[in-house]
Amino acid sequence: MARAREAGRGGSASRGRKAPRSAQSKAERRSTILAAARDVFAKRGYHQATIDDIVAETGVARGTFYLYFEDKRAVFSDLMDRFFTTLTMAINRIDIAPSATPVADQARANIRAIIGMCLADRAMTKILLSDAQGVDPAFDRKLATFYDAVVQLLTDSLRDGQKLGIVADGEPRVMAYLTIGALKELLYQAVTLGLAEESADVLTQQVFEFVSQGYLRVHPREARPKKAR
Amino acid sequence: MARAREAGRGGSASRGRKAPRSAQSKAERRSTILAAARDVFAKRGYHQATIDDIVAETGVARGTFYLYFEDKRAVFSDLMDRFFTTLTMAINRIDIAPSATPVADQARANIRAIIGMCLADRAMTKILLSDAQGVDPAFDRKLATFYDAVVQLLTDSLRDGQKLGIVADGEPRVMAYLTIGALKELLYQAVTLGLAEESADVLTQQVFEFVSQGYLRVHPREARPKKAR
DNA sequence: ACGTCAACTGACGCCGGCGTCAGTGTACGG
DNA sequence: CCGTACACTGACGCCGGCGTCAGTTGACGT
Repeated sequence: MARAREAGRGGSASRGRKAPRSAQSKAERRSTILAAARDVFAKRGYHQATIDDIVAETGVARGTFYLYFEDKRAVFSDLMDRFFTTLTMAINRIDIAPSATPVADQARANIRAIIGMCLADRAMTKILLSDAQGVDPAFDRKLATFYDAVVQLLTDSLRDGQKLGIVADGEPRVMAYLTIGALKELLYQAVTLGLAEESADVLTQQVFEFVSQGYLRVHPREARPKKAR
Repeated sequence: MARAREAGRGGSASRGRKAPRSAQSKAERRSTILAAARDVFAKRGYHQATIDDIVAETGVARGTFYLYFEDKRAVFSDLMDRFFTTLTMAINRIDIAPSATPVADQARANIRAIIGMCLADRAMTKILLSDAQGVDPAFDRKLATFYDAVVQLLTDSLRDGQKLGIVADGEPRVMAYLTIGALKELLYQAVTLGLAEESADVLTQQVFEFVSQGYLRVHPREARPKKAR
């Protein structure tokens, strides 16, 4: 229904017209709404946010919103999809060919890229990390799919690393959860506390050191290679 | 209003009465509702859950719910408060006196205790880790206070550890975030995937190894004591 | 000058979920 | 056996927020 409507308009493109009353094109207006929605979600949280909040922030009437989106769910989904894509593209699968850049540098680069993206779009990061869960069952599934993909990628990399002897023994999936959880929390705090974008390198270093060596030095001269016990 | 009502009833205690129609005392019924609410929240998530879901699960009428709780917010808050208390009590401040149990063992015991509590009450763990954020502004503050306390405790411990030379250099607060984030994610996955309670020891060990040594072994024979760069 | 049409508007009606309260059932005291 | 008090009930009315649609605007073609 709303779908048919949208399709109908979409087909006409710009048949002869020039400036559509306001200074914004169709696509631009859509972006404006998206940006406003993003800010509202970041400020109030998904569930507290209303369509009225979004249109007020955008500066358009209620009805206009529905010319561009099905409902609140749809804007949210659109925003998240874009962010998922951005993040996914920021990650480079690690190349274990002997000729490639050292694995450590590749890993660090990935950490750095993720942190960079998240600090560059604080609002989206906050939304992803604090509102994405529990929007509705359908979206929960989509979110889970995204996380699963990330976890799987990291798990595979860790397994590769174990074969090469550059990753410690242990369940790779568990390590993946630990790593991603650590990163998520750090990013959430960084974004919430409004850390400057310049601190990306510092954070990257801290994360890298954490996954490399941990921090507890309880048995300073313990045998290194195998499990502690 | 509802407050005055509750106070009025609360004052009378059990003046002469014996068995109140059903097999449950006032306090028991309250617990029954709490348990039902917990299950509903765990299954549907806070925002999807309705009062009707809760009373249906409990097996009482809608009105009865309001004899025991102000509203959905209130049950949720009650549940979380109890869980906060449980978790807080599970943690023992680390004793750095030379005569005390080795720090490593104390740390491991704390990790173990937290994991144990969370695996023992999967529903509450899931709720804490996936629904507690974004309930409403007031509750968000309460949650933040709890997390801040945990973070602060760990941060202080890490700072102590640095003085003793058993914790690596670096920003202790960042380490605290990384650690708590890692643990949160692991617990969430463990609880969601329905891991058996027996795996608590295995998980504890993995977490402990992670914070002790990380897992990346990229420079197998690098100088150990100081920062990598 | 006028008709047309896409873009936009916002008042309106609807509905899910909430909180209430007049009524019911029953155990106990007299 | 009746009166009272209390736990409990669930139909009801209300409301915030949603999605719609009849109407307005103004650029453009003719």
